[in-house]
Amino acid sequence: MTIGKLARAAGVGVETIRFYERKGLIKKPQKREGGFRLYTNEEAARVRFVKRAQELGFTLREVKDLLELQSKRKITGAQVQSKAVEKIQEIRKKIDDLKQMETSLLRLSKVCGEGEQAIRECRVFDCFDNGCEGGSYAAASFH
Amino acid sequence: MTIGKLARAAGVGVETIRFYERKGLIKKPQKREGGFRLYTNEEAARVRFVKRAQELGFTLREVKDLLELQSKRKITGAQVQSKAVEKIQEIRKKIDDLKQMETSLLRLSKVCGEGEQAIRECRVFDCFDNGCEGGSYAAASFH
DNA sequence: CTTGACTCCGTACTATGGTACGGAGTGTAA
DNA sequence: TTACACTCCGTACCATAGTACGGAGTCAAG
Repeated sequence: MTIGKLARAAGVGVETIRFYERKGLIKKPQKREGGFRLYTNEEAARVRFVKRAQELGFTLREVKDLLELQSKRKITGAQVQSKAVEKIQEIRKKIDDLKQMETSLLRLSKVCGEGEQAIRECRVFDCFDNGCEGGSYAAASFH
Repeated sequence: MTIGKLARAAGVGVETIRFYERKGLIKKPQKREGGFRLYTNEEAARVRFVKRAQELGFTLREVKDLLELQSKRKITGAQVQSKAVEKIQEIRKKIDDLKQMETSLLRLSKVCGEGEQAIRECRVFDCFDNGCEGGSYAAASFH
């Protein structure tokens, strides 16, 4: 298939395919006489993988590493696994942080719902800093 | 305090402070005769908040919105609350997305840990595509 | 009153992940 | 054969989030 069809098959733009080629995320394809790039379904899967991995929080550089692990037949499962475990750790930390933030925002939301005077006693950023603890409002008040 | 001290207090570079000012994340400070910016601890907390929120996956644009909740005096508690609830929704979606990622990565990690055979029968990118389900390896094998 | 650290400002540059442009050549269908 | 879509290539451009630079002025200690 030509570059346009690959792009549609993978749900990206034509320019993105050429960009990935420049970045080494997909290898240079064979070309027919006219100079047009020719791809197989293999490449479509590869491009879809890149998009998916990106959604999962990998940078293109990391995706490249991941794909290179695979193309070197030397690869061990342990190598891929350790990369994956690394990312899982990062993701869990992000989840924990977001849960903390959610808690803070819930507290803010609750306080703000309590009436007009409550908001005058709460700075948004204190709600992240110290969790909007009871006594801190008065001290932190800026009005 | 001057810009350098603020920067150190917040754990960022001096240029970052000026950048935040240009972006409207911190307001233009008063300056003394020489033209030097002067800040209070208030601003230090604000900058630390920006960094914290960023770590939690908010863009500078979003952080700005969050801070604006607070700086509008005429705002009612209900208005702040609805913004907060909006952010909570976003945070929950982020958490869900991250959990999805975690699941996919765990699956990848598990398969890759199953030994040298497994990896030879698994293309990294299939592990994201279809979750490395049993029968698909053979079909997807590329060696 | 000089030295050295600090700050001013605008502009330019970095990296990431693309997107757009423009003039040329190619492929295909009526 | 002509029309139109598609592709080629290099280069320029976009947003995000800063970082670096350089010549000037300012501040505080000795």
